[in-house]
Order: sequence, then C-alpha cells, then structure tokens
Amino acid sequence: MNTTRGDRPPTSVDVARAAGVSQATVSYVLTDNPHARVSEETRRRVRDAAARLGYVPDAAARALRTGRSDIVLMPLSRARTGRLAQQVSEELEEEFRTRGYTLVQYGERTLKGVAAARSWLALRPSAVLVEAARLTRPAVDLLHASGVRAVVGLSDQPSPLVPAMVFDHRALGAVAARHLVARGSRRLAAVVPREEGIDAMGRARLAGVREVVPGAARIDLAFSEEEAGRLVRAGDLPDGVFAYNDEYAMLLISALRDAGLRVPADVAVVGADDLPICTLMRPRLTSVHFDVTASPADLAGEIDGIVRGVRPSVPGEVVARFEPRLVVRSSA
Amino acid sequence: MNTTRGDRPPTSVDVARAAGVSQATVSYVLTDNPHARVSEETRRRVRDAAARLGYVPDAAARALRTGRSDIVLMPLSRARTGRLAQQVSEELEEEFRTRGYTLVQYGERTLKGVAAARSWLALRPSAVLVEAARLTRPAVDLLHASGVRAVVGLSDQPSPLVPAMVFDHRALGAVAARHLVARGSRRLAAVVPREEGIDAMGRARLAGVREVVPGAARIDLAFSEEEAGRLVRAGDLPDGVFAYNDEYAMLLISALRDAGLRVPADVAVVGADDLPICTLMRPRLTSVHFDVTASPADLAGEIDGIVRGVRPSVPGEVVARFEPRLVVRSSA
DNA sequence: CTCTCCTGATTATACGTATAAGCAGTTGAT
DNA sequence: ATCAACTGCTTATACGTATAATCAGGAGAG
Repeated sequence: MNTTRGDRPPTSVDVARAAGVSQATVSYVLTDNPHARVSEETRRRVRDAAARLGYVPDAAARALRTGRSDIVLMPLSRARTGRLAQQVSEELEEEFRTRGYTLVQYGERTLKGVAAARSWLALRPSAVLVEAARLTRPAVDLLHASGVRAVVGLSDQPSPLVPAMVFDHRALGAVAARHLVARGSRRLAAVVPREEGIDAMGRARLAGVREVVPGAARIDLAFSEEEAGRLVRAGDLPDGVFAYNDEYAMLLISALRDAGLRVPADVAVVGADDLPICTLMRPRLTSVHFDVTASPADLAGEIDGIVRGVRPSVPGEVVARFEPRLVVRSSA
Repeated sequence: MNTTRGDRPPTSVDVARAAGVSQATVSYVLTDNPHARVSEETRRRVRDAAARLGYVPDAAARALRTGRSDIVLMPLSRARTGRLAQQVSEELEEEFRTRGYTLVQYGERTLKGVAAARSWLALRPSAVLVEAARLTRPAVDLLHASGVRAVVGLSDQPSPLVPAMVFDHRALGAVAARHLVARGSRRLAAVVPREEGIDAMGRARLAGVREVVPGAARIDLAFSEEEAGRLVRAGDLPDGVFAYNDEYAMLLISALRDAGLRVPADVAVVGADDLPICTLMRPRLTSVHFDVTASPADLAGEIDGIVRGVRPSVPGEVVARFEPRLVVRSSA
C-alpha cells in the first residue's frame, strides 16, 4: 500500500509524487501559506495523498528551514517545585499541545544567564518559559536575536526584562492572614519551611501575612515531627498560623494535638494547596490555593500570540496571574 | 567579541573560520568521530574556538542529518498517573539528561497503534517509552523501520512486543496482603478506586491481594466522604483493608473513626505511596510503595545501551522493575 | 627515482522542508 | 492584435550538520 522508499516515514516528496504535483505545492498546501495560489482541486488531491500515506512533517527539517521549532522550552528545576507547579505544567502541556506546540521541560538548574540561554538555543525554541531570576539582559537579547519569539518569566512579581507569569505568593499569604484576623486571631505567625528551593516562596508568603498584620511572627520549621514538637512545647504560641502549605499544616496540627492543644480553639491553622486530604483531616483543613483553572490557558494564548506576531512582547507586563482563593473549613 | 554574523547563534562554519579549519573538521572534532584523523593541535584549536564563541550544535540540523534526534519520547497520559509516575518521570528526566538525551513528555492520550506511531515520528526520537497497551505489532515495526532505536513499554507485566519497564501492581498488593495476614487479619478486602485511569491499577493490586487471600473482597469506592460513610455504615466490614493508596486510606480511616471504629484494632488499613503525611496521621499509616531509587537509572542505562547499539532490544524482556516495599507504622 | 601507504586535512553532498523566483497559459484592457 | 496582469503551478535554493570521497604532501620500500 505504502509506496514510500524503504519503509521510512513518507516525506513531502512522496506526497508530491502520489498527488502528481511538485514538492513545493505540497508544502504550500499543507502549511496553509497565505501567499500560495493553488486551486481547490489540487489542494484536495494533495491532502488526500498526505492522508493516504500517513504523512507527518519532519519536525527537524521544518525547524532547520524556518530557524525555529514548535518547541516551548520550560527549563525549570522541577524537583524544587511541588504540587502547584506540577499541576500547572500539566495544564500548560495540554494547552500548548492543542495549539500545535510541544512543551519540553528541562530539570536543568545549574546554568544562568547567557550560558543557560546558549544551551536552551540548541532546540531553537519558539518560546522559553523560565524563572525570571535566571534571566539577564544579555541573555534575553541573545534569545531574541536567535529567533526565540517569546521569552516569558515566572516570578512572584513582574520582571523588568520580560513579560511574566506571576504567582503572587504575597497575595496568598495576605488572603490567609485576612481570614485568620476576621475570625478572631490576634497574634499571627507564618511558617517558613527550612527546605532549599521552597524557602523563598515561604518568605514571600510571610511578607503577605505581614502586609495584613505587620507584627506577625516568623516560624522557621523543617518538615520533621521532632522539630514541630519542640516548637509547640516551647510555648509562646500565636493563636493563628498560616502553615505555608497543607502538609506543614498537618505537621503542625498533629504536634499541637499531641501537646493537648485544640485546633482551632487554641490555635487556628490555615494551609495552602487545597489538597484532597484537607477534607479528610479532623478538623477539616482551611486552605488557600492558587486558582489554576484559567491561567495556563491565558498564558498559552498570550505566548501563542507573541510567537505568531499578533501581540507584542512587553517587558514588565503580566501575561498571566494566579489568583489566590480561600476555602474555609473548620481548622480556621 | 563574537564574530558571528547578525548576532545569531554561531554555527560550525563560524567555529571553523575562527579556528582556521574547514567545517568538516569542526564536526569531526566535536562529535569525537572515531574515523576522524585530526591532530591534537588542531583538535585543541577547534575546541578553543567553539568554547570562545559559545557554540552549541543546532539540534534540528543534527537530527535532520542523522535521521534521529536526541529525544526520548514519553507519550503518556499524565493526567491519569498520580504521584508515582510524577516521581518516576522526574528521575528519568534527570537520568536521560545526564546521558545527553532530552526527555519529552506528551500528555496525548487519544491515539493508538500506527496512527500514534506516525505522530510520534515527527520528532524522530531515539527512543519511545509508552504504555505497552497502546502498541501494536505494525506500530512497533514502523517505529523501528523509521529509525527509532528503542521502543520500550510500560506495563504491569512483560510485553510480547517490546522490552518493558514493569510496575508490578500485583506484587504491591501481595506485599500489603501478606502484612495484613501476618499481623492477624482474617477477612481481607482491597479498594478499587472508581476513577477512570487508575481503576486498572486498582484491579491489578486487588489481584495481588487475592494471590495471598483468594477470597479477599473487592470494595469499589469513589473518592468521596459520603460514599465512604455509606460503605462503613453498611457494616459487614473486613478486619484488614488494602486501601489502594494513602489518600484512599485516609478517606477510609476518617469514615471508620466517624463511625466509632478503631484502627487498627477493629480494622487494619494499609495505604500505598508512602506520602509524607503517613507519619502525621493518627494512627500513623502503614504503607507500601514502589522503590524508585534504582529503576529509572537502570532504565535510562538500558535504553542508552540499545540506542547506541551495544545492547540488543529483546521483546518480552524486563528492562527495569519497580520493587514493592513495605513501611510498617501503626495503622496495620 | 618511482610507487605505495599513511597522515591530516578539504571538498562535496544529502537529509526534508519552506519559500523566493520564475514560467507557461489565460484573461482583460487597450 | 499586443501587452500587462493574473493564475496556478514548478524550479531552485538555503537552513546547519555529519560523513563519504578526495586530495596534498611526506615517509618508507623497492
């Protein structure tokens, strides 16, 4: 059936032969090139032949010719991220795939600046999505000069170098703090995890809590029952705690209860991420989280627009923002 | 400083010019081609020039020329996977990256067989890593004929078509069951989640439980407190339950305790995945999980061997196996 | 001295695609 | 009838790399 040579994947030349046209015509038809002048009849013949042969364009050849691949590169250090980033990257993958891009995630974390940019350029990506902190002005310039259409930062605040997707950890902390205050807590504290990679987010969330209650205490805590126990036994506890996330909240609550304290009567606790386990704990865990429903679609749409040139790339702009949400249950 | 044209990324021609040699020589040196005869002096000059210019080979051009990219394609339906696959894919990404491959994950789940294979071939991957159930004989043949060196299946048992990485869910269930029996449970049951995508794993784990206790009951359960409550109130409960995973275990335990039953005195419960929360629950949750420490490295090594041609690709073979582990705490 | 062999390079080519440039044939205006 | 303009294609080319084929020059053998 397949009249391709040697059973390798069919090329546009094979399609051209099958349709009785030139390779150029095949390319014009299948890329929907607006400059192309091809009759409807010929278009049909080409599309039929392509379908019949199971033609799929060679991504490498296309990338070489155009100077740009369909790849959206996301060189994040995934190990440090956790459930939120995991969820977001799944959504993003889906969004980009339906728009014809291939999301490629690198777990690479050592390189920064121009050296990093050079390594990312090996794939000639259409877009690069990376922590804003790893970008420098020369790196951004190099990427743009090399054909990368959209360089987008991930950050907890807008970046002066590139448009950014903003995870507003301060706002998340502020929402948690406002709830604690509203239900009666007077002395607030926020947990800052003693884990490399997430401590920065912890500090940002603490800053958000202090926007609401300037005197809020900082609790540095490693994820260990022993340390949580020491903390609780030391006394001098606040009556409202934003525990950084649901797992730290659970850690804290189990330590509090082991010490005979009641949640929320003695200490109210707010977690973050709204994991499924929140409803299973006793008391059920009140939690804040980022609303992930709309943002990845927004972001993919914006990036697609920038890549296709129908939308400008504006440094300092916020292309997608993750809004904090509060889910009230019984722990606070 | 950079003497490249137009500030685009330097090519091997630029390196050649800088080193005073031909483009071919640059290629010979930088690919460490064993057939190449180049003096040490020249090799040094080429490498210096490449480093000075920040040369990184164009992946597309290389893939076009060789007919094969450095991509390892993993077209899994990630949404259906959960924490285990997430953890494994992070490890794999790291392992492949250090070996010079780029792991690309597609969340695509609609295509199967030859149609799927054709779409995967757009990237001319060196290797494809996919659920064995989505492969057919013609698809595997097409992939191999098209230059894919290693086609490896993921499955809960060896595949007749390709070498496979085996997640032995039966063994996981069996380990949990043996522990329950050893500590005194007489009537066993296993939870099979009523969630599309993970129900198959649930059935495999149940089968493992029944290897140990043939009469073990099957509990179909959705992840909802209401349904868990109904289940518990209906009575006729077993005295030992393998709850599919830690979250279902937590769901079940909260329902049991709401009904006044004691864990493990009345019903012993074993979870799976060994999440961090296991130690925070009261009682602390006994859990089985797959040992993820060695397998991804094994798998990446095997695949690298097959791609480089130093190792044969043997259908039916098991290239990596995830071994079940038991962590005993107080819930069982 | 001539011929062969080896060393260390160079030149030439192909991979599959997108697109600029060109070219027959037809149409419409003059 | 002539020429310009348009239609619907084709031909030709470049992207950057890997590698087969070739080649200059020197060494060693006869």
